[in-house]
Amino acid sequence: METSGAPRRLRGTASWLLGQATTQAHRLVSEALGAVDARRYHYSLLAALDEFGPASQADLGRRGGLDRSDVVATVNELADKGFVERRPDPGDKRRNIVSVTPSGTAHLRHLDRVLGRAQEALLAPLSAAEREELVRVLNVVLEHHG
Amino acid sequence: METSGAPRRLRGTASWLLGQATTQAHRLVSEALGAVDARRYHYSLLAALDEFGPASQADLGRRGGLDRSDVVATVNELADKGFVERRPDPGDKRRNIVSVTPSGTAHLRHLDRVLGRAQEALLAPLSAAEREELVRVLNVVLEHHG
DNA sequence: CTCATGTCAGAACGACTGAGATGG
DNA sequence: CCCATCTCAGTCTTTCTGACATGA
Repeated sequence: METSGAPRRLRGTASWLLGQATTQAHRLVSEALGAVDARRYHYSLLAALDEFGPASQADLGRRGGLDRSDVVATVNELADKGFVERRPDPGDKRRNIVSVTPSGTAHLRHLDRVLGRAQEALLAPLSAAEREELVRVLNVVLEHHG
Repeated sequence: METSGAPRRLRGTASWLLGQATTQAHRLVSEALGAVDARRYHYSLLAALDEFGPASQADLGRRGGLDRSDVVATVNELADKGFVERRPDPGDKRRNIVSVTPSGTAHLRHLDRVLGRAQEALLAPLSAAEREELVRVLNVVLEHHG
């Protein structure tokens, strides 16, 4: 990936830097999650379920930033593993209500640790203050475009 | 893309934030570049040529972080538009030497402005100090993984 | 009639792989 | 012989579109 010798124009361009950093991040995270047979979308959905409780698939997609057609596939995978349950909403027959199982909650906590190590690897050269600032600034940007 | 209501776990995870920010960045940049019939790879290669002078395709790829097979396609496109020239290296017959044309240099300057506006839109809510810090910190991360 | 939802098939895209031909 | 380069073809992954059926 040899970024050290990149042109000054690129090394000064936020969008390019974000893209490169994301490539590294995705590599690290996907490898870490792959080692426990999980993927990034799994974590997004489990995190949303854990924080907000049972929800329709459309709501899950909106909360986790997934397309609703990708929610279908991801819920399929999580349900196959017994981490979530999908059942019809009695009050709205279009909807499925997805809820996390105890096994799913345990899995989420495991993924927390796995992902935590990946973040550590990604941000290794940064101080705690720099990491917090990075997270804060990115949230500001996302809220502005949200 | 509704990021504002995302789970805390995601909003505190650098890799997720980087991915979301990159999605926004790529959307803004690709739209801006698309309006002048350019792509991100075009800018990477032109920037490398402008800064380091004529180079082999393999070198260009290393400098811009492109795969060698993507360099082939990108140089094809730039050559079709008259922004770069490709000719055999007299000293090493395996290589092509790619050089930027005057028209290519002018195009690069144009892309500088187009891309500058996209960065401005992307980072709109950040102060100048925050933008510089973001760029600095991302460079630190990339150099660590480079 | 309209909109939302869940589902599926497939497109679009970016990143990458493998192999072959040429040559250092 | 081994390695680097250029090129092409094609894979793999992620993300997104479009369409359809159902129902609010």
